[in-house]
Amino acid sequence: MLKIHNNLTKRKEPFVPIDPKNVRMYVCGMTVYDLCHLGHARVLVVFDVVYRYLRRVYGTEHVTYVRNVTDIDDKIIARANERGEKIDQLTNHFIEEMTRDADALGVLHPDEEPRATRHMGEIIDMIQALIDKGYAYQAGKGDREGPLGDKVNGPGGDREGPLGDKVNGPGGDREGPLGDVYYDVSRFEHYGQLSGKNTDDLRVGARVEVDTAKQDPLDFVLWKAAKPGEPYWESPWGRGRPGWHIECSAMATCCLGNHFDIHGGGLDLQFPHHENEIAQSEAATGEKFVNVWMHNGFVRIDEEKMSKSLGNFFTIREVLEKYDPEVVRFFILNSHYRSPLNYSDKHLDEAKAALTTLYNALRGVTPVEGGDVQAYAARFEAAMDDDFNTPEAIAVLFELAREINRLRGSDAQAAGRLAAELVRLGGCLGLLQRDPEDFFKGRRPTEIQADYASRTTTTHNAEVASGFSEAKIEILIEARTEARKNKDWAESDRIRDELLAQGVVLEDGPQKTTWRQE
RNA sequence: GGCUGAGUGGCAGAGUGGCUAUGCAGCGGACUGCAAAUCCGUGUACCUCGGUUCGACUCCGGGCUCAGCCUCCA
Repeated sequence: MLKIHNNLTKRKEPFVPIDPKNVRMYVCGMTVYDLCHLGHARVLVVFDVVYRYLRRVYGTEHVTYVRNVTDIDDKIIARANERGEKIDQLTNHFIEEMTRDADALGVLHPDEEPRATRHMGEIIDMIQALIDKGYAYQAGKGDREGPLGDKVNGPGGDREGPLGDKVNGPGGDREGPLGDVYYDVSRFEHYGQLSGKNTDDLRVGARVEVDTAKQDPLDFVLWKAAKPGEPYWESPWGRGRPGWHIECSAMATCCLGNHFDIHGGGLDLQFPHHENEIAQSEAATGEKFVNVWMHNGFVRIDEEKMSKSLGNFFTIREVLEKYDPEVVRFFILNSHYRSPLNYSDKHLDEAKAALTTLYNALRGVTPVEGGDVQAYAARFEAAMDDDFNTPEAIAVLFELAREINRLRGSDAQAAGRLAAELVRLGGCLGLLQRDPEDFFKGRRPTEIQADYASRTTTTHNAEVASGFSEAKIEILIEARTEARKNKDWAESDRIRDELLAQGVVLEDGPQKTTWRQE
């Protein structure tokens, strides 16, 4: 029985899907104005594993995973201006880069990847519903109950056009917060449940914002009026764009229904983003929004949160120049998803050594299907059932590996059966799916390797250039084998050292010598 | 200040009211021309002070330390 830690109740609870034939999960994805960093990698990988495991439990066809893309917001506008690009030129570019990183990390594609700009209709409808039900008000209209219907006929207009074309359009006449629409937090009774805050405490600590028409510092913006030169969509409240929180409410309910099973994201989204999503969605639909809230912990550097604002982040791209993507994936999954994850080269090196051990067990063993290997699977599943305890699941993988190594000399069949199981269980985590030789020889999945090679920095290319080609390595190994036959140990060791200097480690097996890239 | 979460062996990282996590590193042995890989053996870890208990690293309370949220952030 799968149990999940539900952040709404702060407890581990049995997971009971609303509809086992269609388990539904929404995860807050990226705001696409820059390359993804390791924090994004963690969300990507963690929820990929959740997705994989749900598919395993409920069947591949019975899980719907939605991960959105935020493709309009202040930072995107700012970045596009900096780069002199149109908004969708910028966002399309970084969506491509994000997909490339996700693919490299072995992340399955979600069933849907909705983009905010493609869901303006739903967003506007939801804001209207909130206004109609008295949960939202328009700035500048003192009477929050006031009829806003005078402009409701607007949204049909021409909002579907590519926004980039409109940046310099005639939108400039609207200024300031007059067209802003805010959510009235005081109207939502359960505000603060998810983040464990109460509105009184929040008000005490609230910062006073200047230049805002909020009636309460806790209120947040649903619709932001466009300033001159900003991109906009037509709405009943004038030209503008959606606030950040409303897009997720709209896309989630649009793709998965008003009430669905799991909502995930980084811990930093718990407040205010997810709290606001609940307030919006439940007020608008009158139904419970989400049963289970899951948040993954932060990636840290030197015991400090990795974040854009602190500037202490590594992009996925940078890390993949030094480490195999599967090593990065292993590193992420080797600690529990709710724990902090400290990044350092040393830890990545250890992850590499550990993954090497696993692939070593697979090397030279032919997987054989069948056999009694239930004990390992049972323990693996028990670990995963316990709130996706991947470190414990990985421990089972190592025990399997040791057993394979014990048996490989005496009972190849039995070893093969265990190897098949190791590969199968590894697959639940998106690990160990490559030919071991490819892993040892530093071959990345072809497409990605070619792609990275063409994009990586000169230092990286220089390193690669200094290494020996596989053909040259094979030739040297042959020469060494010849020397060993003649018991010319000096020559044999010289060749081994020469290869070692290039990061190639030799292993003399009973039949032949194999090698791996260090 | 308010609210979370965390403190485990050299390092990383699970877990449990009494019984081996696991990995990396180290040490001893086997194997090897020597290595590497692998196997076998090996480490009386659980922040601190009280309490509950036959028994607590594990439950409760105080303290100390760290991280996070309360502002954009995965």
